[in-house]
Amino acid sequence: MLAKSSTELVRQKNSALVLSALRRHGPLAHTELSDFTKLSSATVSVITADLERAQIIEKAEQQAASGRGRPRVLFSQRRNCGYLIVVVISSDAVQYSLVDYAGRLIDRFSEERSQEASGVGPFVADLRDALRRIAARSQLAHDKVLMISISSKGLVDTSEPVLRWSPIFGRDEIDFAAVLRDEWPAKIILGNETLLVASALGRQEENNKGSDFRAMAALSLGHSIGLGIVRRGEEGGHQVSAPNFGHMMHVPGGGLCRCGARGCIEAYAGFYAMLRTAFDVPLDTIPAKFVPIAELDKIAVSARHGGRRNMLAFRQAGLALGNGLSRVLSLHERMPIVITGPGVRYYDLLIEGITEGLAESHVVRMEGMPELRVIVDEPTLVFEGHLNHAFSIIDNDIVRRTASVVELRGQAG
Amino acid sequence: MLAKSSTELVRQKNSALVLSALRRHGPLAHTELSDFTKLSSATVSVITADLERAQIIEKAEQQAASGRGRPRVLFSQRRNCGYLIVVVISSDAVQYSLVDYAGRLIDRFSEERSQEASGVGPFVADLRDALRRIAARSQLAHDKVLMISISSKGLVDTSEPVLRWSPIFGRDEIDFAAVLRDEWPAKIILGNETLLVASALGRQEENNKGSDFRAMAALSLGHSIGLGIVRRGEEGGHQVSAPNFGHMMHVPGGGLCRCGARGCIEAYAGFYAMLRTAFDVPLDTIPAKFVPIAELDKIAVSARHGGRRNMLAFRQAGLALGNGLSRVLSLHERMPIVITGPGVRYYDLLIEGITEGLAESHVVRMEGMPELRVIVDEPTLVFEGHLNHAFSIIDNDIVRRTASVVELRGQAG
DNA sequence: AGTAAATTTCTCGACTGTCGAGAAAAAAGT
DNA sequence: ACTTTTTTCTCGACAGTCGAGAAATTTACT
Repeated sequence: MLAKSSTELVRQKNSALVLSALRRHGPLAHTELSDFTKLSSATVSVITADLERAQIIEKAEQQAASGRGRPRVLFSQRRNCGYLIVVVISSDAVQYSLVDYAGRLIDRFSEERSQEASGVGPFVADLRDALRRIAARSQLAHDKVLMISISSKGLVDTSEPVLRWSPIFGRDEIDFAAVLRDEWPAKIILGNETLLVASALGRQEENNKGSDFRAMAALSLGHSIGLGIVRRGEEGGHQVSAPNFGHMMHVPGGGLCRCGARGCIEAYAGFYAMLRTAFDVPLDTIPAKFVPIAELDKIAVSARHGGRRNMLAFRQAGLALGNGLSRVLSLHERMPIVITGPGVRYYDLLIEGITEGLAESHVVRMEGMPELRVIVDEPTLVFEGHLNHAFSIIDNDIVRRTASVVELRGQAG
Repeated sequence: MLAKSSTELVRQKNSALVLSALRRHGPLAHTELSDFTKLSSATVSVITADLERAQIIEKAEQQAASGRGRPRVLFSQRRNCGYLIVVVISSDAVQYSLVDYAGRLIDRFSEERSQEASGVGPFVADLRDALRRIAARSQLAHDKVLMISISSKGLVDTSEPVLRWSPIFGRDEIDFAAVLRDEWPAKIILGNETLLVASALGRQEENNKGSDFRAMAALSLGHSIGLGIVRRGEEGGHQVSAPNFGHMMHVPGGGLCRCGARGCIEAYAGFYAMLRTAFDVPLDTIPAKFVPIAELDKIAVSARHGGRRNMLAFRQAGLALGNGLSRVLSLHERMPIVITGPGVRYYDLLIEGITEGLAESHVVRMEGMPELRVIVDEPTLVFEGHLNHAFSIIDNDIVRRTASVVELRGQAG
């Protein structure tokens, strides 16, 4: 209860509502907009006229009339209203995508990262170079890029686009805003990768279940462990967060983790950790920087054929995940859990431990086992999450500026 | 982004803003209202006139003018606009308080609960009886009671006033709405006790730090362990939640807890648990229902004089709390932690374990030790939290109804 | 071809809300 | 009695939403 309300704010919110309907359902006619937003037809008229004048949306070309009556004219985002660059940083590569304001992919390329850590300096140089390149390839002026949305695994600051800790660069922080400010007027945002997965899942679930949707967690298994949580917010929106799950304490004083602490969940359930258990290496051995997935596949094959030690590796990983999840559920509420990431290929070996680790806890005894789902294709979710997250911010920013834009245009004309 | 906005909503929000300013700062004049809410003087005039007409606020009696100029007239809540009954359920007693709409305590009494658990049936009968009594003593018609705000330790449903699990009644649920509906038209709300502590602390902190305030946790130590978290919400308001911290898993398959599960934090840090460790009773012994605090005091004295086994009891409790807190911080952000409840009398013995349990984790290594504060007087915080929480809901409800009330009055007059 | 029916979009007037500026009110000083 | 000072109230302008009905535009039917 801190901010006062005003009629201008009402317009802002309702304009945002119109834009978000367009995002969710694609091109819509006046009538449909009115239906989806529950705004009166008259209001929709005014808002669409404003947005059209501000060059944010446009009427689509007339299309074959489908029935009796005046034909509908569809509104959609003006594609060249602005652009979004999506940067997905993973352990072995960085993927760059250029997307127009309507959400269409225009260009994409990936750059491999050299395995031997080259440090922050060269990485940033590569990043700047690649960004310049993706704009140049589509002959785009830098000021037409509204936002650069970056994701990485690791620990991300909640308010600034600063990477606090990552499996790749460790404690060497990267302040992306500082690094890109000189060349890009765009807004820079940085999100934890699994946060974006959760965001994408939240939208999917909302589409399916409607207002029944309450909350959901995404667990990403791989070299490191990520968790994203999405919940319905006070005002109908989605609140999404990425707790530092991988480095939540599993066992006090337990196995040494890549982060330098001991007993993190990742130190039991990350790929390197499972390998460590499988080979019976002492738990305080400094973990390998990178583990070829083929190595783990071998262990999995053996485990599936009854190899004791190898089964144990997956079981212990599952237990760490299950216990951790039970703690998450204790601190929030019971919610469906979606498991994704490269590690899902071992789901058959992990599930027993996960279930057992969950079962012991008070929450699960009280409220029952949470629903567990598996989704294999993580990269698609990450990209969807980027679009989701980025455009909802972009649209809100745009709407906040529209009033003044219209004013200026009015004076000019 | 689901709900549309409208001019009526604007008025609602701004009316709520006025009422909340009155709550925070006590009686205020027109000018002060305008200052605090940032609303224009004209708008304040309209809103206060509406609220006055609806019998929600009133002008205070003229008071001695303090200086030159037209004297201020203070607005304040109409005391008899409605009443709130606060019910604080603790392990040994139930306290009933009657509060008027201005937040003034009118009547209060406590009823001891018999130690041998008498079950839900008799408890509910006593509750109904006491509620009838507190209204009768002030000759209050039941329909003048706007809300009955109940608190208990234990697990509370997030949407309905249903006690899911409590240290007192175990899994025997109580649906307070169902139980009181026939006699009381009032809204019934139920909150976890430590949630209300957090709510009170949040308000205090907001008053001190203003917009610097981000989040805060309240940890209540006693027979059971409670945790409340308060965070600044999207729209400036406070979001408060009570995770099931006491029964979060501390050690898989660990000591038997009152709740029936194993290894809960409470099974190490609750009073009965510390006693169990001190007397070296096996960890799977069914815990005592109730532990006289004098017993623990003896152990504390011995521990302070170097009694090994007794020191261990407090140390283990501290470790459980510290580890648990580190997990909470992993899942949220770093925030100050206020420790309260009867258990703070052993703070000197617990702090070492707490610190150690916190220190091991990734979060604390990364972001540093969270600020720890001790507040001894928990009951005051609980009551403050009740008022806070209840009146913010009441005010919002009232404001939602005011429009129609004014309309009806307009027709009648 | 002409007209009716159907459907969508646009427009007008009524209503509600906020705001700035200045009028009105009410006390203290001169 | 008049001025100064401070607070409260009031008026007209402006922004926003809404319902109802007019206008537009196509298909169907005679």
